[in-house]
Amino acid sequence: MNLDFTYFENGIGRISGQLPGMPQDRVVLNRLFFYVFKELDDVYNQHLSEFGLNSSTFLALAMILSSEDNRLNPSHLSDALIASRTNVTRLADDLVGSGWVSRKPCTQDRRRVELSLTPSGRKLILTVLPVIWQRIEQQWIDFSPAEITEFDRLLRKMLEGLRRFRMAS
Amino acid sequence: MNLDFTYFENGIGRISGQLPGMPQDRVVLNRLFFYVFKELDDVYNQHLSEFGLNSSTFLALAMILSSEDNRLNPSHLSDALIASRTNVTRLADDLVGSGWVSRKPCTQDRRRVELSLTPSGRKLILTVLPVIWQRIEQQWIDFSPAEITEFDRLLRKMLEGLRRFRMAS
DNA sequence: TAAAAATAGTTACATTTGAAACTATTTCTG
DNA sequence: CAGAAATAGTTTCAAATGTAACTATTTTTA
Repeated sequence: MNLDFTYFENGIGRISGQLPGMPQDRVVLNRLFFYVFKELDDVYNQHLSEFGLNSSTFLALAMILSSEDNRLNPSHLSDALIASRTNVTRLADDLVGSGWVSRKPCTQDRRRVELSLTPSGRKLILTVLPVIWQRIEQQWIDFSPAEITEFDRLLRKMLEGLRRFRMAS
Repeated sequence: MNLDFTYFENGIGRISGQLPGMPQDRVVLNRLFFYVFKELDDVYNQHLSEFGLNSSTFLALAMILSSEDNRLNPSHLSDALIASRTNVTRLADDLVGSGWVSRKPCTQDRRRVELSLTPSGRKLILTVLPVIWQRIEQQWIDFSPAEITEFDRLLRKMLEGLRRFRMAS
């Protein structure tokens, strides 16, 4: 996959020359965001495939690990992963099939299901997490703590703007 | 789709309490990026659906508009959209089917195809662009010019880090 | 408390996208 | 210049994900 942002920038520059009123810096920003996301997603999946995982399965295992008492409902997982419940059902099928997660009915609320890490799933995620963390440190190595903080602030501000905007429309 | 980032942050906080060595701020940053992207993508598609478009078809029309002489090859479009050539073939099928784009063989290089806007496609994209631009201005209205510039710089720096990283691994 | 509404999970179906294989054409190279 | 390699586009197949409909439960409400 070719990720040369100049294709887009050149095009947008030509349009801006023809049509008035383009907020060019913000148009570029939105599109740049898309490019960076693609790259981030690719790099993550590349790393995780070494362990037979992908973004979804990795994060699911990590979220179950982080749960109280090693138990998590599919619905909660759906919220944490920003994935549909449909997809989490399938994800759980896969994780159970791989022997990393067990699925048991919940006794308190019989509509619910409880997902738990098996010993093998726990071992896997405890092996993978430090490796991924090390790579994330590498990824951000050129950023100062102040830049990290500022980036975080800007992303949250962008998120708020988008949410307020979505409500408005 | 529930986009409450606290589900993730709480989980990551609990893991950080249990396991040493997590670069928590950068882990949160990567995930936050994912959340913001989802929201951005949703909002865009919501806006574009009013015109019978989506991110891909909109950007394809805009890129053809921006081209020299109203002609663009599918391969170029593939680069600009960060989409596979497979997907651009399909995209072109749709755009031609909707009457917005014409597809003609290229006389210079007979392997190639030339995509051009039809009058109706040109009219559509010229109608949609100002509306989208206005909404992008709304989206970023709380950001100062300095914040826009800094955000752009940080995104490009992040992209470089990811690319260098991908090469290394 | 009985009916209505909400919630959890699953299933069936559809949409979006990419990888690999294939054809046609052009460019490179020995 | 003839064969090999590269390039452009398409087709086939597969992977990932979402919507809507459905069942089973629990919670709300009149």
